[in-house]
Amino acid sequence: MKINTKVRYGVRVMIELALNKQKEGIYQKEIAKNQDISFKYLDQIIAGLKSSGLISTVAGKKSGYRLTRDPVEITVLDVYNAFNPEFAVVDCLTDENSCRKTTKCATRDFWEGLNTALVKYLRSTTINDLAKRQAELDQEPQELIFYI
Amino acid sequence: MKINTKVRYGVRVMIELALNKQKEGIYQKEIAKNQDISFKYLDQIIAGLKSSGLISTVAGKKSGYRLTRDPVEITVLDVYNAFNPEFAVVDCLTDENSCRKTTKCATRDFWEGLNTALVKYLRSTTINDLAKRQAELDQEPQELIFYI
DNA sequence: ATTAATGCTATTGCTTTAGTAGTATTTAAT
DNA sequence: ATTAAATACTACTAAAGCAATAGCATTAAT
Repeated sequence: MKINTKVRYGVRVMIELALNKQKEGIYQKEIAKNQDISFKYLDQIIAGLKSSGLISTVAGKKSGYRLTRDPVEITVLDVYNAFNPEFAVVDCLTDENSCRKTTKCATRDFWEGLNTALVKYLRSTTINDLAKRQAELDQEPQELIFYI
Repeated sequence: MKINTKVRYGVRVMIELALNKQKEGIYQKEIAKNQDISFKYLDQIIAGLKSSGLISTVAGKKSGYRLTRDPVEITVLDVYNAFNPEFAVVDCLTDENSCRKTTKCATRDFWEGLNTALVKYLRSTTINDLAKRQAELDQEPQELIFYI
């Protein structure tokens, strides 16, 4: 039950882009540095976000990435789905043939409920929520240091 | 975000034991057959449940397994924990060193919320709930067949 | 002593994950 | 036009985790 790095990094990338709406676009190099993600690995994160239509870019020398929609319209579930086709904590939710007893199975119903709870949570928060929260955290004073 | 087979099978084993409280104990062979789990793989499932104190047995010729507690006192989270030491959807929740920015990270807080939702759901259902539900499903009439 | 059960540890094949590598393409600036 | 600085794409790889198998040891009723 782990969230993989593509989704985790993907969310962070989206937050960074959301916090820089004003600019024309942010370079991959810049994102890699700020988010401490390997430049090359970021290739794949960006590819996923792009093919899902969450971010856009123009190729060439002066380009960079930006969000395609208002971040209040993008939920974390959207980012999750950019890297995972469908959310299913057990296979029998999406593949009837994965188990003989898909119908009349108390555990299947239970896992389905878990799935629903998870999807609901992921859909309840937008990139804008996270970006706002991150901005707050960044503005809070540093930890107090006492000099003797 | 998959539930692994050990947890899934583990829950089914627990339900089977819960539904057979009256008997002295159920043989591994019987569980394997009823639940369609490889006998050998069941070794590991049972070992996990046993070392967590959820089931007990006496070795020897006539033995079998039974629950150690009333199934109303056993949640699915207990079974989950029998195979996963601690519930953490991202490492930074349990290992401070896994990321530089554990504090002041909006995403960390978000994943922590996801984690909490999961734990809450897993703790909300007991083995008794599932066993009762399974008994109901088993008693419902077969699918109707119409003869012309 | 035999038999039928559980108990334990190691191994294996497979898939996924996380990341690297290399090269091609695009376009602004020169 | 050429170059430089960005993105775009595809393949590869090392390591870890997952699901299951294999083999032998131990226990206790008969």
